Amino acid sequence: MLFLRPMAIVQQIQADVKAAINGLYPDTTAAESFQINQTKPEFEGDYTIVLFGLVKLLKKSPDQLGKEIGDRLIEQSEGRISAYNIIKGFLNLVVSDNYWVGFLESQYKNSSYGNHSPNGQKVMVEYSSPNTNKPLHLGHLRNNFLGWSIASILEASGYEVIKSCIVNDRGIHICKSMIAWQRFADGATPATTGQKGDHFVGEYYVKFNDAYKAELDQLMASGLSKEEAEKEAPIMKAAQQMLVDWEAGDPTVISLWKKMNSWVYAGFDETYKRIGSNFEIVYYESNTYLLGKKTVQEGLEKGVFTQKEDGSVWIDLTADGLDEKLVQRRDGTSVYITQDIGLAQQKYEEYKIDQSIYVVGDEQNYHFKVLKLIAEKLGLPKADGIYHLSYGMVELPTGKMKSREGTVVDADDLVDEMVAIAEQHTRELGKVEGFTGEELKSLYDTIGLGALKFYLLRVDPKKRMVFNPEESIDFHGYTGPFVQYSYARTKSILRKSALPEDLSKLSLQIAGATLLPLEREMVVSLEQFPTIIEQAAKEHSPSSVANYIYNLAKTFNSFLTELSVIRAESEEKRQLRLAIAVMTSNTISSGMKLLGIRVPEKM
RNA sequence: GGUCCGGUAGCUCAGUUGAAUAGAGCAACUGCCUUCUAAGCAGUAGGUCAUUGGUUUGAAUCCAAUCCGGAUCACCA
Repeated sequence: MLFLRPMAIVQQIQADVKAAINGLYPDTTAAESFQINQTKPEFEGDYTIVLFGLVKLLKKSPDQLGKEIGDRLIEQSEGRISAYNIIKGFLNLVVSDNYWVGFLESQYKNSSYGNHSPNGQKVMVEYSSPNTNKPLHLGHLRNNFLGWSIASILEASGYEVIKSCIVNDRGIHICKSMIAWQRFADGATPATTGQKGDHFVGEYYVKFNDAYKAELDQLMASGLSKEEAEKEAPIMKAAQQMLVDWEAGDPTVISLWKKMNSWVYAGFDETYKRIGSNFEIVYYESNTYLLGKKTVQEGLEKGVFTQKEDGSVWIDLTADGLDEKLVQRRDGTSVYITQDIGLAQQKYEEYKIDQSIYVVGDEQNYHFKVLKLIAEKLGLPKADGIYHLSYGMVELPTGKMKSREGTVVDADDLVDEMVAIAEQHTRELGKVEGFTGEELKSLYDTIGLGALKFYLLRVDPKKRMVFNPEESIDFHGYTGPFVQYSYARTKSILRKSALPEDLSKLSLQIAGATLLPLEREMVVSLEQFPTIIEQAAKEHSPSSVANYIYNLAKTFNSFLTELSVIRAESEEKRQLRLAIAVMTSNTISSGMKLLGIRVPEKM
């Protein structure tokens, strides 16, 4: 079935008003200087033209100008505008019932409503980026949810999306876990201890730090300074030696490294599966850490980089307000930024992507600014398509999470806790009847994870946020479960009205209907969904989707309280409201999907 | 110190391409379940939009300065 999506009504009105002004005042640029807003609820109308800019330019009174434009719109908008009123320089336009009903009729069966047609652009979203020395924590959850959501939003707005992940699987931190395991594990494995692999390996990372601290204390007690002790501590030396051996390809070290990483990956897989993250391509730093060296040579030849006497290679970014940045060490090895440039090139070569989005915390703002600048200066293809989706740290009421102080909120634990709270609430409300045990388990997962995802996504990414495990996660008000509940209510109505499950089999008669205020509010809101998706994609902002879906759900709840659907006052109203319920159901489900949140049939 | 980000109700946050009386949720208080799920709805109360100055017919929004908080400026990643 083909659903031609009409132009968004805001844009349509904008074009109509422009045409009206150009018709009235052909020799001016006035048609460019007005604003259009959604009309405030206390006034009559759907959209409002702010006249002040025009008033100034055309030297007319707002009332006179408003009347001229309003009359012309009614005449020439092909029936879209049915009435208007002017209050203090605001021209409030009433969009006709006919338009709204026509819109509803054309879209209520459209299961992919809101999705834009392919735009031919390819974008890669890199997110998650775990280290293999410890399990995922709350901060990773914000990252994963953001990455998944922005990928879905871009997909819905017409991009071809490739999700990727770079795993930091090498380096001194992994060696620390390895050394600790060699010394303290006595052959234990996740299988023998019954632990999840990432947690198991993380424990040895902690054990390393404990042992290191003990050595430091001892060395300092014997008279060494803190700096000397840090240099001399045998366990740290062992870890550093192990890193050297790893780079040299020492078979025992490599084999231990592979073994421990495989435990971690098994653990990660479980977590990813649970929280709903996945990737089309996974990059490993052990494969990419040597990338970029060739680029350094090319950059030197192009004169983008300069080499100092000691052999180190730099780029001078002071003209761009930044500093000088090292891109290759004296000893010829590459640094972090160099690998990233190399990987950026590789991504482009492999996938011919137009945009490359990095979901990474805001502590790396500077790094990505530099990365993009270097890519631009090197003239790499699509360098301007590099975008750092930066997000703020998640803090606890007690302050920052610190692994050393054991105040890190573990991702698996948190998800378990959320699901347990969902179960507890559901039981307290007595809403467990009519479900099988399996269904209940899945319902608790849906609600618990929904609450968590919604909570982390509803906030503007770039803001730091406080996570209060006791109070912050609520199941009422502006939350995931509220939206899920609203969805369940739409489904309940659709079940009881005995409509066919298959949307294409629906044939509701709604043409010519008139709209009550809440019916109108619903349709107005539904009509905005495609625009919201477009805007969320442009601004890389899942929070605007969360905000929109919440408001839609909220309006629907008011609608249900005020108006009966199944027992409507007339058959005409019943059909109209069913169409609204069908489309709302659809839109909530699609919107939540963009946030990576499932919706329940019943709750 | 340089650069960047943030500061809106008791708390958590929307609103920041300038526009009508600054909006939600939580917490507090009032009502509403013989009526499609009360995880809901309706309402009350709660604000010097960090401060000061400027631009403008109009500023939470733009500009400048100041204060507070954070990040960053490694031959770490």
